[in-house]
Amino acid sequence: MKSKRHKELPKPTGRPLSFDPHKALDRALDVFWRKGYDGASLSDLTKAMRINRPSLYAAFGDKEKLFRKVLDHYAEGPASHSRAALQEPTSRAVVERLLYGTADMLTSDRNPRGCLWVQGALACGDSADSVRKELISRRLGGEAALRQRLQRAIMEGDLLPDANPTSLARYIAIIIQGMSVQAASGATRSQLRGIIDIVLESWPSRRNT
Amino acid sequence: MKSKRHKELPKPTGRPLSFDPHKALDRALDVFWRKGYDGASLSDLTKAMRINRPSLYAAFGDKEKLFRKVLDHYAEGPASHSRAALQEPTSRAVVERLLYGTADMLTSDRNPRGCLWVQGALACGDSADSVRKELISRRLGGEAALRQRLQRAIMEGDLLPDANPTSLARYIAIIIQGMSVQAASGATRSQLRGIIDIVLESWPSRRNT
DNA sequence: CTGATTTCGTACCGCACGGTACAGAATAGA
DNA sequence: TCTATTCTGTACCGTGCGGTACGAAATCAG
Repeated sequence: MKSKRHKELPKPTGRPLSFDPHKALDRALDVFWRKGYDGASLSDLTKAMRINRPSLYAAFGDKEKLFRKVLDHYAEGPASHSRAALQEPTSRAVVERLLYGTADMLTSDRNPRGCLWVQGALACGDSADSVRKELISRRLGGEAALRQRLQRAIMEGDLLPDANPTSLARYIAIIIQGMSVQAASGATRSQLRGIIDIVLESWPSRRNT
Repeated sequence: MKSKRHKELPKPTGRPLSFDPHKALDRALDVFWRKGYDGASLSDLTKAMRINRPSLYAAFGDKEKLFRKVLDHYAEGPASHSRAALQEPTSRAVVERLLYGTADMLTSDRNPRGCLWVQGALACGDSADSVRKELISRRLGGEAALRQRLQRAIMEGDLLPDANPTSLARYIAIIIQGMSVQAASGATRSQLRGIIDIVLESWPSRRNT
C-alpha cells in the first residue's frame, strides 16, 4: 500500500514542482521515439524535458522506469487509436481504422517516424534486455487483443467462418510493424495507404461489411 | 589506386595473421545481428571474434567500417536468397521464394532471430546515424530491385497488366520487414509460413504461374 | 645470423554514460 | 519568524565506451 499522493487530498508540503510532469513525459516520449531506449541518453532526456537529472530521478525513478511510463503515455496518446479501433462494429471496420489510423500516426509531422513499440528496443545491448522483452510483450498483447476481436467477429457473422483469427491477427500485426519500418525509411502517408488498399482488398469479410 | 595485396602475388612479408578474417567476420556478424550496431560493444566483438582490439582495427578499420563489411558478408551469406529469388522465372515464383526463404532465414537456429537490415540500426543514437542511413538505403535498394523484377513480369505477361509494381514491391517489403519484427518477437517458422500463405492467396499473377 | 616488416598483446587515453551526494532555495504550518 | 519538508542545481562518482601507443613476437630476404 504505497499511496504517495491522493488526488482528493493534494496537500503538498515542501517546495513545489517547478515543471509539469505531463509535459515532461511528452518530451521524453519524443526523445525515446526518435532514438530508442538505448540511443536516448540521460543528457538527451534532461535537455529535452528541461529538467535537471536529480529532478528526473525524483519524479520518474531511473531510466527504465521513465521509459515504461513513457510507454503508457504513448499508448494513451499517439497510439490510442489502436485500442479505439477495436470498438468498431465489424471486423473490416476494425482493421480499416486500425491500419489507416496507424498509417496516419506513423507519418504525422507531429511525431517522429515509426512506432515506439517497434523501434524502442528491437536489437540492443544487454542493459536494455528487460525493456526489449517488455516491448515484445506489449506487441504480442496488442496482437492478442485483435485476435479476440476477430474471433468475436466470426461469432457475430461479419467475418467468414473459415477464417483463421490467429493468422489474420498476426498478418495485420505484420503489416503494422512493416509499415513502421517503412515509415522509419521515409515512406509517405499516401504510400502506406496504397499498401493498406492492397491488404483490404483481400480481407475475408462477409457481404460488404 | 590502393591495391594492398594482389591475390596472384601472396608474398606477405612480416608476421602472418593469426586468425581467419572470414571466420572473424562471421562472428562479428553474429554479434551485430543480435545486438544491433549500437548495442554491440567493441568488447563484445573482440571477444566473439577471438582477436584483440588492435588486430580488429588493423584488419577492418573502425567499428563502422567493420559493420559495413559485415553487411556485405550478410548479403552474400545468410541473406543471399533475396538476390537469388529475383532470378525465378515468374513473379509468383520470385515472391514465393523470397518470402519462404526469408521466413526460413528469420527462424533458423543457426542465426539470431530477425533481419540485420531491419534491426541493425532502426532507432539509435546520433553516433550511429550514418549507419542508420546506410541500412535505409539498402532496404530501399532491395525494394527497388523487386520493383524492377515485377515490371519485367508485367511485360512478360505473368503478372496482371493493371498491377502496380511499385505498390506491390513495397507491400512485399512490408511483409518481409514485419516478419523480421515478428521473428524478433519469437514467431516460429510455421507461423510465418501461415502469413505467407495469406499473402500469396491474393497475388495477382496471371493464370496459375 | 642480421635487419626489415608486419602482427600481437598489454596497457592506456579521453570521454560520455547512468546515477547520486549535498547544500541551498522554496513552500506550508506553527 | 522558525521549523519541517520537498524540490533544485552543481558538481561529482565509478564504469564502460571507442580508439590507440608501444614494445615484444613472428615471419621473410639476404
